[in-house]
Amino acid sequence: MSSTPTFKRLPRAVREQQMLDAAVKVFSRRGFHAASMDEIADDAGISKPMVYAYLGTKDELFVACLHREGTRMMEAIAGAAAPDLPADERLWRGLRAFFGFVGAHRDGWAVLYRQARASQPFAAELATMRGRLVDVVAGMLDHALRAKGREVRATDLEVVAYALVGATESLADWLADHPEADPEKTATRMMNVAWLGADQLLRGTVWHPPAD
Amino acid sequence: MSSTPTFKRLPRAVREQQMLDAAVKVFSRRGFHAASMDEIADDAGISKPMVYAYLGTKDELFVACLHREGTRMMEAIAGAAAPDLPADERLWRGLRAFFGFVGAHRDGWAVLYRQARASQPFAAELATMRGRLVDVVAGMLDHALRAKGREVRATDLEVVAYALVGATESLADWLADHPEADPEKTATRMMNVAWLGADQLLRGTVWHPPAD
DNA sequence: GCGTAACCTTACGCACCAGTAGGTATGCTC
DNA sequence: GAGCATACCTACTGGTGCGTAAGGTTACGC
Repeated sequence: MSSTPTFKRLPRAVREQQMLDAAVKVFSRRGFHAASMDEIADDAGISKPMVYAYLGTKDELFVACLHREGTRMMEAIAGAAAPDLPADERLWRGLRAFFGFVGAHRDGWAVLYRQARASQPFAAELATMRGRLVDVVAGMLDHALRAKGREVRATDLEVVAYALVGATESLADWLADHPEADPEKTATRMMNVAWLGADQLLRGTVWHPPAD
Repeated sequence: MSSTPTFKRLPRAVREQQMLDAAVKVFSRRGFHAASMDEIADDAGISKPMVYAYLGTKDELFVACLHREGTRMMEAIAGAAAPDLPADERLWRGLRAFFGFVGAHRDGWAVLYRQARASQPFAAELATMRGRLVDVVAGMLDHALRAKGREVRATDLEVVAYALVGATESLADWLADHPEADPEKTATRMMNVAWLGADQLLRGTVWHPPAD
């Protein structure tokens, strides 16, 4: 008569992942504040105190989501863009991996870049990760430049890298909002913008504002 | 003895602007949900029921903020980038106006692009405005292309415009986080990335993915 | 100088939600 | 099969914040 045989007891590690899955889903749908711990627990098929027991408070839970999704993304990119490749090849592979990740983990993307950025305490966590990405891109550009015997001020380089990362994130948003779109094709388009622009910069071409 | 002589009664239009100023400030600092109507009312130097009487519920108030800041921004850009100028000049003036606006209205920027994007109901409102910006940029590129007798698929154009807008927004974030940075210089940097990239695209140069 | 309409206030009801107290069941070890 | 650790639950509290009811005060028309 005790008719709840389907719900088995599961080891902690498994339940934690289920909870994180649910949390990412709910956070991305509702936003951090509007998401309720009850809904997350419910969605994970578990009761609320379990969430608190395993993952801690709401803030800690969100940081845990941020961390998991961020790590996954960085690994996907780093695994694809080996440092010994030529710059354009590296950029291409990195972009392809990135858009592939976003296409496959739209919820995770939303949590990372739409939610985290909105509220102060988490923005820092995100800024660190984003900073690492910017550094990678800036390092790539710098490397290519030095190979040509040219030098560029570090700040300029950083800002250019920032712009490229921003453009990429923007297309990621576009991709997340267009389920029919192809990640590979999006990566190609981004490559056109980024590389053809970067190529010119690498050649030393500089645009300067017209005189008033 | 009634010692509140400094607080005068003010006409509705004035109070509404004060409330919107306070709301933009608080929303940008706390985020939409964490912002409380009490704090906004307090910051505006008025009591809460007045806010409800003039601007409606919290949601409606936020939309009103979004609307005002968005309109201001669009006007600043549209006023600077006259349609009869050559493409590079238009782009430059538009960018300069944009970064000038962000530099001068950091709170408004935060409300628009950090808060609004985070939660579903408002994202649509923002997407409309952003879409108008993308259309302007895409139209500019298209115009320049046709002048050279070339044509590009509308989707490609839109995606490129999207990337450029994204890169610009990203630098705007960077600017908002670096109070010491100069909007004009940031605009120049963006111009380098955008124009040199766009210029290559306009020449018909295309990057394509390497064979596996 | 008095009515009235707009401006403005204090004080509260009600709902929602983060976090917890305290208890039950299940499997594992010896 | 006793003992124990771990998985899991129901049911609550306390706090916070949206939205409002009901009443006070100032300016302005006449």
